[in-house]
Amino acid sequence: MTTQPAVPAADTKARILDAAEARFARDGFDGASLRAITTEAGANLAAVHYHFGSKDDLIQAVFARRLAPLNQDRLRRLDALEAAAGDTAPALEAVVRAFLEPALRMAEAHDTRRAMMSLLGQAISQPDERIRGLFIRQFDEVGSRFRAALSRCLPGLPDEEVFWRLMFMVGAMVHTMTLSQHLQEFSGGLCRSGDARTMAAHLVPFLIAGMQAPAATLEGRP
Amino acid sequence: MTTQPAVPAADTKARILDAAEARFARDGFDGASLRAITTEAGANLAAVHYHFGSKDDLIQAVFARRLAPLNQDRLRRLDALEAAAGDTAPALEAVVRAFLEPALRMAEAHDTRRAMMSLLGQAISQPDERIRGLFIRQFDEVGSRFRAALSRCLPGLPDEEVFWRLMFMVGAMVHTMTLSQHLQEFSGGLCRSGDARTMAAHLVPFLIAGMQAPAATLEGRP
DNA sequence: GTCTATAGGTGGATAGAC
DNA sequence: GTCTATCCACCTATAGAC
Repeated sequence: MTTQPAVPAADTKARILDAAEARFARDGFDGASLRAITTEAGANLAAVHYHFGSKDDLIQAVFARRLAPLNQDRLRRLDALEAAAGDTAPALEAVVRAFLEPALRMAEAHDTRRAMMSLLGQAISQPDERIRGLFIRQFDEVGSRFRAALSRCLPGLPDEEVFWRLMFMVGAMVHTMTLSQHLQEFSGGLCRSGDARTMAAHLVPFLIAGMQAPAATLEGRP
Repeated sequence: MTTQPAVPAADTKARILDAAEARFARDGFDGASLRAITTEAGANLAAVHYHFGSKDDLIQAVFARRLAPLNQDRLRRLDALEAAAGDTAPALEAVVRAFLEPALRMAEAHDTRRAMMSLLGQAISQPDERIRGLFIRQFDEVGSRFRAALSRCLPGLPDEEVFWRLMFMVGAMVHTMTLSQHLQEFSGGLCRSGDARTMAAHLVPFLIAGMQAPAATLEGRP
């Protein structure tokens, strides 16, 4: 046989993705240099441009690898709920859990997927049009499907109100996951655990109650 | 009289702060260069180091200028509520509004303060220890004061649960304010207005109901 | 206080040998 | 596919004249 590299060439792309995910999470999109990423991946600097084209394209690839399965998982769960419910609306709690749990479970994974949670927080608040745009596209189908499902669970609530509450849910979830690694620091020792089970246990009752609140009156003072 | 610069020298510091705030919001902390900031401010590149010391110190100054009055406003409102309530607990809605409205009002200001909302979202999810640390320090007193007030409004709710819900509130608020400039884009035209009055009208009922939800049972499946 | 000029360093990207 | 070597743009920070 001819000489084979100790690490298969086909894995270089994946190793770069892994290292990029970890580095982006630790140092930010700008703070993580391609040199640091390729060094950590045991790859060459030029390999990034060969496999991905540019740093921007690498960022997109890092997100796409995780977000696509995550959102497919959400949609699969929602499909199952709606199939089981038939003509009636599925339970509100089940819909909320179908949305939350795939993300929360990713947040507690042992491997580099944990880093994705930090990345999501950064990406959503990114002023950069390209990064934010990618996120919006990835979220598009999930957003509209869950908006429709929540509307069925909450008859009488205007569509606009459902949208606001879906946004509140995303905000509470993302913020919690982003800070999950610093929970002790923030709570002054009050909270120790930031695993998916604990986060879901606290998030779900809060969100269910908030979703079922009476619709906003537009008289609210600013 | 001697020749005076058309723009008073004493204002250079303030003009740099204004320009930095706007640029950071638009391009991010790394993406906004001191050159771009000083050019926009009509100041010299070296002026940043003369007045602030470094780019990091400039970032801190930008935050401190806005966060200190914001949090003082929150605390002043909470003081008034507790003074009026005497021995009884103030109304939950009033406490929630005392927390939200100062921030929401800042988000709708016409001038550069609007940019601060985008900055908050970036700062919270920043992996950078220095920026996150500044935010935690600025939030420390407000966090503990409102945690205590919410505990009085929600007797029987464990302290840990109150902390989680305060975090959910912050998340929903920050996420909503961060996206307020892109609401149409996200909602597919469903929501047009992102002013403080509208955000408060939708946020408050949701948060009040969520806060009053029964405490989490730790049986929640992950 | 404000300016010019420049030091000193790092970044992404690419050409071309292997 | 992988590597070395290099280009070049850009950054922060500072020294020193005014």
